[in-house]
Amino acid sequence: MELNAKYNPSEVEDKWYSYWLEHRCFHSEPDERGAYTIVIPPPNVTGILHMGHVLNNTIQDVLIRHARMKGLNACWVPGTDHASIATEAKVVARLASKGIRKRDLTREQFLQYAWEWKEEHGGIILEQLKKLGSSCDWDRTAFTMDEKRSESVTKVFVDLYNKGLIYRGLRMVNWDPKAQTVLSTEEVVYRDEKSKLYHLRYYVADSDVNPVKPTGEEGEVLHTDEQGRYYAVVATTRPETIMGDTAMCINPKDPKNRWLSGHKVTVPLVGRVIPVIEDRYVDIEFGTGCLKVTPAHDVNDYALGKTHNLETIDIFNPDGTLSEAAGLYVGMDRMDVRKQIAADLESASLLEKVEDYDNKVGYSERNQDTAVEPRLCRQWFLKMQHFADIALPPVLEGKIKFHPSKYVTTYRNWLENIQDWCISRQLWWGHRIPAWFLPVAEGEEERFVVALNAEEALAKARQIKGYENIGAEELVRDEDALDTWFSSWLWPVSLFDGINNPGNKEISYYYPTNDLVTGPDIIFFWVARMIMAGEEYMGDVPFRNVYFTGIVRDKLGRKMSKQLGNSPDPLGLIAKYGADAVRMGMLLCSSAGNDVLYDDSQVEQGRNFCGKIWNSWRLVSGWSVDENARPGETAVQAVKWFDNLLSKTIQTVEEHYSKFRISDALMAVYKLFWDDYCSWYLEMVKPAYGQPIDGETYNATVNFFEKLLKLIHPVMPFITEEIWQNIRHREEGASIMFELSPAAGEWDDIYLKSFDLAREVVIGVRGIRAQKQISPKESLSLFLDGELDAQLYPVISKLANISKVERGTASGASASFIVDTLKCSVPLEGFIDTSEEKAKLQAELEYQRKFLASVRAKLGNANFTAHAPAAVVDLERKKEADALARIEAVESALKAL
RNA sequence: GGGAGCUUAGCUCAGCUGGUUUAGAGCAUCUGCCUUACAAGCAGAGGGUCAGGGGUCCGAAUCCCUUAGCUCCCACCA
Repeated sequence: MELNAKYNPSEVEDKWYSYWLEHRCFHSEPDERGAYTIVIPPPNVTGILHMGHVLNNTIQDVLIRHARMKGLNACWVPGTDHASIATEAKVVARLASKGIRKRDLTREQFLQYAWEWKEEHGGIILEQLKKLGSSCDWDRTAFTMDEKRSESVTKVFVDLYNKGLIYRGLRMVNWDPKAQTVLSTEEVVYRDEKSKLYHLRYYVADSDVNPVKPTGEEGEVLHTDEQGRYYAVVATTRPETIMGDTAMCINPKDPKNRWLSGHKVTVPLVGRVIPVIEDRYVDIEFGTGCLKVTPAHDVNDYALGKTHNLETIDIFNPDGTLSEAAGLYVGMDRMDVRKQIAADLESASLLEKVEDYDNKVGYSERNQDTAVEPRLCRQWFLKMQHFADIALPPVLEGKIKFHPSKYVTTYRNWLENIQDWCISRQLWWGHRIPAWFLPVAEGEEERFVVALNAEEALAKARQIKGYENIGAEELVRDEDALDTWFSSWLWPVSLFDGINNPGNKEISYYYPTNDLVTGPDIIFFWVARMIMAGEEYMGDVPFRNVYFTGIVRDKLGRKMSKQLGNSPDPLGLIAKYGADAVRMGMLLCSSAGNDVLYDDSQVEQGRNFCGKIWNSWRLVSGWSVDENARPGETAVQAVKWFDNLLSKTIQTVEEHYSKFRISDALMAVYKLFWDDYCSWYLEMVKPAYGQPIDGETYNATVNFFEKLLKLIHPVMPFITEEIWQNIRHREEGASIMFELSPAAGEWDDIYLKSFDLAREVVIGVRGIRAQKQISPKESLSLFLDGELDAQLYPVISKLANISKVERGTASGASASFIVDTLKCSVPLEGFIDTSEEKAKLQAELEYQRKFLASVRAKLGNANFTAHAPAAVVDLERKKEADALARIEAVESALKAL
């Protein structure tokens, strides 16, 4: 069959992916084989493929395909995540562009829009994964909000509530004013920011009834204005919150501010008189040592407020504008108020100074342009101590292995300082919390029931004293949804319906899954919580290994981002270079846990490798075969050698896989194919131009090729399938992916070593040709003095174009070189510049003498010979002997000149 | 403030339990080649005081201490 001169990836890739789908090659059902399972980290349903996905999914596909070729029942389960905050934000934005406001819609109307959005965008990323060659079992495609997954979430919520692990609490939580929902502590990311520290005057308010009495002690700092009125100076980064101030706090041990003790001060502009309280919490060294206390809008201030019984004034609306309670700037955005109030304080002479200040500001992880606002809210929480207790041992004991292992420490630190998880979100897109509130009298504590559905809720409510006759319409279901991660943490269980249907055939077969491939950024959000849910609901770990990928950066080391425009479009790359090339390019520089500095040149390398594979097959497939011919001596050695080397390399590759060193495995195969098979083996067996090859060698060559394709297949599924199908006729539905990966046989290290020696000789002769500008077409003769398996002479002859290999040393003008202890010389009448050759040999002699000296120094050290193991000493002795032999060889070569 | 990690060739990284010559790979570079599979290729070559300093040891890129620089994570200092 005639092959195209150039490999055309897009045509080949589309063809085989359709074929694989058509024959349901990726589908898995429980059977008698061992299971190998990966659950995909579900990408956001509205997301599109970026380079991080490419890396992550390439690794998963390599692991899956590798396992499949080990004869395991490989099952890679795909799916998407509803990503409540991100998706709801997108839906809200789209509605806004149509002039529709969320608050004008009912929940049902909004959800209808959201589902429409999901239907439109939900499949995109999965289709993109197909372009990459991902061998997911698409029949199993799941969605965190599909029926089974939703039912699982509700069941788990009810169960955990019944176990007393879920509670409602009034807490200071992180509020996202843009999404208008609370966030968990993990969802807040802190960023360094250049901000200002405003120094504000808080005048002493009660000096007429309680005159200021300076203590006169050392370090006291008094502030008075032109009229002699006393004031305190408060340093704050958030002047817009002064309307919520209900106290000023000093440290009782602070000599600077002791004089303020027992006084009252006036909040600037606001005019409210607040007490000066004392608490050791205040850092004497920071700012002026005076802290404004705003219990409604700061976590620490809230704690102070509790201790000191302070009033709490919430001055913000949910959208971050100032509320009626603020009294001033009502309706303005908090950020605008900050600027305005600074100006107003300035003109009222209440602003002492403004300093530059670096601080950290919390932002929503999903919405990084709006600062998070601490806010006092009643929310649903999950008690985490229990989960930390069950999730820590499997990782510490190695039942789950992290790659790289450094993340075990990160994991442990988090679990050992675990905080309760705020699981409710003020969103509609998500799993609605299965709690129904009962009517209560004004001012009474809230009452609710938690149930699987409304009927059950009603039944439960009617069991409560005083509610025996309650009507269904009087129960009000909680409006809030659950945190997205409250569904993802069940993923490895819920995908096999293990929550709804415990002990079913699938969950028993596929769980625990084998490997998880994900980024370290979601170790808390997801990895840790899956371990918790797995232990809680299955009594076993959800996976055995976690492979943490790094972040894909550009070659300057910058994170890829839309703003920088440094992120290539993966589909564009696939179209340009082919999916195989992109996969290989991503893997080349990615060891577990290390960031990947992406550069197109890596993908080019992948593309070039495809070209190499393609062209080598063009060569082999183009040979005519003479079944009656006998293999030549070179071919016999070539086959023997490559057979040995293949076994050895397979062993190495498998070791790399077992340690998740995928880029090393790839590199080993890459070199085996390109350097050993193409550059050496094929050159050795290649028949003379126009001549046929003997049948035996041809078959061996094709068998090697086939084995190599199988080794490459996990990384480059398309081109390997294309050629494998091309090698001979395959049955419809057959695929290289179902072939068993070649197993390592025995190999003879001594033979491999002597072959390497022969290779070195060839390289030496080629080096002489390069130096002397002797064409490869011009044949030379070669003298060898030393140990070398004579069977390998023909190999040298063929590859170095040597007409005759003889024992001994060339007489007359010649160029020589030493390989190990083998002295090689090439007679070069007419080519040789004797003085140049002498200088070269002198340099070699010098080098060898220095080396000998260093070895002898070691051997002369009595401490060394006495303490070092015998094997090490023997090795040094051998080095000494070898060096002596080489020196002798160089000397005799010099003499010969 | 606490913790983890990194620093090896121009770039990206291996180097595992300290010992296989005087430290490897890929890419890039340089020199020759349009050799009839492949110039996206072939052949050959150059390139490193293993961040600096100290220590342990017969022996250190590897173990320990220390200095410097970088990265990441955690933590409520206004």
